[in-house]
Amino acid sequence: MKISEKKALKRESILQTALQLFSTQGFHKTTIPDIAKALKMSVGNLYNYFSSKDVLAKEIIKYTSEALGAEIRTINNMNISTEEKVFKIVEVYFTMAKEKPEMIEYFLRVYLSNREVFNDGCEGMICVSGFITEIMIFFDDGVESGALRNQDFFSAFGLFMGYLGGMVFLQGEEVLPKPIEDYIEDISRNIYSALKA
Amino acid sequence: MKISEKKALKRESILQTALQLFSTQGFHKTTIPDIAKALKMSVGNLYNYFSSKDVLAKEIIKYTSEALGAEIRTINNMNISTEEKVFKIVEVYFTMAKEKPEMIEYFLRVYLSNREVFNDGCEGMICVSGFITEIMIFFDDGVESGALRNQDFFSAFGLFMGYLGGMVFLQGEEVLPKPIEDYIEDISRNIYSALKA
Amino acid sequence: MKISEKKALKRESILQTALQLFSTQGFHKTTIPDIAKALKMSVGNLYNYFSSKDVLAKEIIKYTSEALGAEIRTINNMNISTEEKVFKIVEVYFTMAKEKPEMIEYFLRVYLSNREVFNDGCEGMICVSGFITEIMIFFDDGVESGALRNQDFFSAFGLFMGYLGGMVFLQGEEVLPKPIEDYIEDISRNIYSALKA
Amino acid sequence: MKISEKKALKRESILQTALQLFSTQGFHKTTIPDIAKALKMSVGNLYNYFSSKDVLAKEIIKYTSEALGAEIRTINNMNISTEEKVFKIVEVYFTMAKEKPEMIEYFLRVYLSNREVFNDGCEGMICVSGFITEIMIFFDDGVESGALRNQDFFSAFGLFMGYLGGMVFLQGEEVLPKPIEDYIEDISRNIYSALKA
DNA sequence: GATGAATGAGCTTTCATTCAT
DNA sequence: AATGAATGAAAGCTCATTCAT
Repeated sequence: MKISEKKALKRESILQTALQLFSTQGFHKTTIPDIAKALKMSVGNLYNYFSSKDVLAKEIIKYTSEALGAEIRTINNMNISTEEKVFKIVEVYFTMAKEKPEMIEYFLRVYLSNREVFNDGCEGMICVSGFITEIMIFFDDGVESGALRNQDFFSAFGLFMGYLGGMVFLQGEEVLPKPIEDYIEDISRNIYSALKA
Repeated sequence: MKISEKKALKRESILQTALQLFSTQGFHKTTIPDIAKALKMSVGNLYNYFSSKDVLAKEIIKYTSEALGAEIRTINNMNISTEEKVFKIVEVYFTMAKEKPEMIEYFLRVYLSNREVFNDGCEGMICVSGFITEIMIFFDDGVESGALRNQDFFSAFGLFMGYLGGMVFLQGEEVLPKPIEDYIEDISRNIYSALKA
Repeated sequence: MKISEKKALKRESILQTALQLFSTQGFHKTTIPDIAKALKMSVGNLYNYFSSKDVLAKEIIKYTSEALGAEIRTINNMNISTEEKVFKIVEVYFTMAKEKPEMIEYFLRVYLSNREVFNDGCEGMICVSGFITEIMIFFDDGVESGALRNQDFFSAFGLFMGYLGGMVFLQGEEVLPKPIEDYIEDISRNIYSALKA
Repeated sequence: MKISEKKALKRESILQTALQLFSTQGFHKTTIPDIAKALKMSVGNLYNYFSSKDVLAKEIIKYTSEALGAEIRTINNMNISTEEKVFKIVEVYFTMAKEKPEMIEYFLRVYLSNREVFNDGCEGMICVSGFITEIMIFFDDGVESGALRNQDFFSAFGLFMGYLGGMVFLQGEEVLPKPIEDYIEDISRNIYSALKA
């Protein structure tokens, strides 16, 4: 393995560990020494990979947004109806919330609420464009195929992002009476009803 | 004016100033000296009113939840159709987001994402029950009247809270192409379509 | 009752309450508001009686020293042997340690260890002269009667003060296997053996 | 020199400097910045060695107790009479009080009177067991050899600890008419008289 | 005399970041 | 590349004391 490959691997392991810690403990409650200790590396060396805590946070949101976007892209490329796509998107989102909650928690608990961190370098949601782009493709395809009513994209995007994020938040607060995957049916139906032509 | 009244007034002015600062700068970036300075009072005296920064944050969420709940309550008591109520709720929410954005921003940027602060004392969303209760009443009334489809309450609540919150977030990120009040029509329609029987 | 009498009574109640609190919680851990609250009076008014926390601490040590001295004086005036006097002094000391521990604890936990507080105004143990004087009388009488060996007074005083104080400290640490009053016999015997001619 | 050795040395220099300052100024009047400044190190770095001011205080009492215990141990191991051992213990104690007064002052002014600090982690005098153990060995040996009267150990321990501590306190108050070492003869005689069979 | 809100300096502790090794 | 000791500014919070009422 080449040195640059080793470095890339380590870089990714830092991203994942930091993602984990930021999601569970919050951005400000997670210290750089915390992350270094979890990785069994030194703080000094961690700074060889990311030049500051803020930079690390921004790289994580890009990484996470790409990963989520990739999941939606797979669905967009399927040869199924728009209604089925809605179902699949909700399904993939809630499955992820269940099995790898750190990504979605990062959106909710880190990205959403530390504007001062992401302001410089992530203006206009550029750091989450990986995710937005795929929702946009889904929506445009749906409109073009006649399945979805044409409306301002952000009306639709806010519905997806807000509704799904909200449900994951409620899950995190442990107020949902049922496991989150039991809501897939209801919620994809609600979303489709809201958007259909 | 009695002393206890003056104290109550001062207490409320602290709540409002802290709400303002927490919303705009974030909870961790706002310091107690910041709040004291904005109020032109001493740090020590602030602690005569709220025994810790965390306690202050919890009192603010209760205060805010009550205020939002009161707005919805007014709508719930109106003699109008469920569809009109949805419209009014969205309208009141977005109007507030425009004119007093700090309350809704507080939900998004402080309450949503500092679980470690609200965990102790606000378990199970008890501190926002003022708001939840009214949404619950709206939903139950709608179902009873036959206008809304009966489903798990949290499927409906997540839609309201997430969708509206999400839109306010997008507004805060300055990505919305139109002023937020121009979305009232679309979004209330989407919500009603999602929930109607 | 005259006003000045009422003031004197209140003054004494402050002394006693502060003595209690300083003894149990320590000087620095006891705040002026703590004392005021225990007395159900205002902090401002407390300052009408004692001009500072340090002054209060010094008045307490004088008060306590007088009270302890008075107990020894009674014994000094008894028509009994020096050996019996030793026994009675130990007895009175340990009884007090059991029933009103705050006075002796004050010596140990406040006076002994806050030199910076007592330095100014209590130099040369002047604030505990009420107690020292009586021990000195006991010792001089004992020497004069031929019962005690003549030696430097402080060799004898250190024995009384240190030994008895040490035992009360051990009681406070809960390391004594027996109740403190069960040590009266042994310890008065030890002291008398040490001092007798 | 290895890094771990350097760290151990620095750790010890912190212990000694803090011991010095706590003894002379008192625990509560000595601040962490005071200690750091005396050591010409930063406050933050001090916390790399001791996790809190209280922990530091507890480590000092253990350290001091070991040092004092070691002195007594040497005497216990000597092939001399019990009476001579008493003399030597008093001598060593007063010499230390003269030349390194901070250790004994720490017992008197810090350990004795800040129960709230030592309560958690030093229960039952466990942090001073280094010293107590040696006094216990001295006493048991003395009883076994027939030189000392058998009595409750704490009656004897209180005599040593209280009497010697008391004399050092009087020295600190500058009330002793003679230098403390001039009391060695008298006081060792008093102690031996008190304890002998 | 009595109240208690108000002050603000000062405390302990934290943590992003640097840099000699 | 890797280490982790070191820095120091800044945080949350406390409390003796004052003073307008």
